[in-house]
Amino acid sequence: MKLEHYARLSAEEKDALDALTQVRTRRVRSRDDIIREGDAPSVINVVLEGWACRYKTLEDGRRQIIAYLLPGDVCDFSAPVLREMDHSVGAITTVTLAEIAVESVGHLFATYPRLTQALCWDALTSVSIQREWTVNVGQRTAFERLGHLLCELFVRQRLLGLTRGGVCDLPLTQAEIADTIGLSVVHVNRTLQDLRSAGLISLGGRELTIHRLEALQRAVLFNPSYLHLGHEGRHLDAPPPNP
Amino acid sequence: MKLEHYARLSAEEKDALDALTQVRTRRVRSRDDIIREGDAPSVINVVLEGWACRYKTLEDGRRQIIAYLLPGDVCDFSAPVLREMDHSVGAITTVTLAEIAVESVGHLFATYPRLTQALCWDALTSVSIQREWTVNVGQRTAFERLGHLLCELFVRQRLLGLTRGGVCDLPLTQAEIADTIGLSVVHVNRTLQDLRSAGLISLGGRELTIHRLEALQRAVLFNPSYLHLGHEGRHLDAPPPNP
DNA sequence: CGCAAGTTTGAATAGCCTCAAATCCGGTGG
DNA sequence: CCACCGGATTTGAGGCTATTCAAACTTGCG
Repeated sequence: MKLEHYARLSAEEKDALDALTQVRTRRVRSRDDIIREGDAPSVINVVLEGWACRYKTLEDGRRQIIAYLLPGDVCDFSAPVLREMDHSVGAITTVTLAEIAVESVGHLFATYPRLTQALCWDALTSVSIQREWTVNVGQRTAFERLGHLLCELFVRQRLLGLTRGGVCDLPLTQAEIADTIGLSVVHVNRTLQDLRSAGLISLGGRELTIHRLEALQRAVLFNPSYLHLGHEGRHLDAPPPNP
Repeated sequence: MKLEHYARLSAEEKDALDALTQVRTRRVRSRDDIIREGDAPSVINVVLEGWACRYKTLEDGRRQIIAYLLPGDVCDFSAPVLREMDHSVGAITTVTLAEIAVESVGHLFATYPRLTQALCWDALTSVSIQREWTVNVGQRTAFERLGHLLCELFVRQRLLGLTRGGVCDLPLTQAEIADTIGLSVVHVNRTLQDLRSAGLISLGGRELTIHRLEALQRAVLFNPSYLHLGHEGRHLDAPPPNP
């Protein structure tokens, strides 16, 4: 479903993908690790449901969350090529994964070149997001960083059809947000209050509401071009209908 | 030459690569742009000589350098797949580029699968570096950030055989370093003095000397595993001889 | 020799952090 | 149904890190 955003796929291609993800699934409980640094996973894990994150830990315990994985995202792209993981992937909520054998992927891509292109697009987008995160932590103020993160998570979910109007899930603790944007928990809390009192968002009970997306985007210098939306698929300003 | 680190290549494969890079070269002067945000380059640019950087600029002028490109690095991986560049690439020193037609790459990879693997390895490593940069700016102190950057640039150059003992080029101004690690120029200057007076480095006149690499690595929590060195190629602790 | 770019220094200030404690909330067991 | 518990959020106060602004100094280059 997610790959559809990048290239129109035929029914046959979609069936092939479906077959792949249904072979073997795995459930990981909230806060448990999906893959740990140093592992050399023999299968490719794809998130089907729930939220996960990539993170790295320094020797003294400092932790940086370097990516959020939503349904459709691949946990271990590098598995077939690099020897071992240089970071961990943890479950934020309870996560359902598809475990895909490396060989079956190779075969799939040899058969359906359009799938390869869609997956390339996806991989390149995730690199692009990583770059934007570097900008976020390196240049933006606390207010902008936090707002930017919320914008991104909202827009990414909207792309997946997971938003309800201006509302989306946000199953993160303030401590996790802090480890994402390189701030202390205390300061995240205070900055959240700033965003709230500016009338831009509401946040509470695992739910985020963005009251004025355009205003928020402007206030935090959020330019969604790095998400590479709307190539052949749906556009940012035409969110898919809800089920 | 750089791809040799990732997979042993046959003479035939090397010849094919050489032929590719000699077709058409281009020279860009120091401080000029190689590719600008919004461009849709029709060729793939590979750095043959000199230093370049990827960077993003915010509307109000703040700039973040998000990667350094050394000889062998590809400027625009995404060109064949994504529509347009979401960031710019600028020349730090005068840079010599090879301009490679997209089609000839496709043909090359169809013919030599080992090359594909080497290039995948390379691409995945650059993503891994990007992740580490996020950690660097997000979690480390000024002292650690700066030391970490210097370690990385030294080790990457050593891998290319561009170091002389503990010495390597460093053609960056303090302003560029500042935009890389998210600090002000003033503070970069002061932190450099800290590194110097700790006896760890000397820096001046475009040249960096690392006096005690292991000590520096420990002091700034530099763990080179994210560079994915020494798979089949040379190892970190056995730098190649100089010409 | 003189200019411009880059580096270095000083001083005052702002932003964010740490520590510590209080409050809120969701889930559990009595 | 209520009391309790632990995790998460919120508040306050003081301190450190890094910033800004401004000026002096150094260096490379024409």
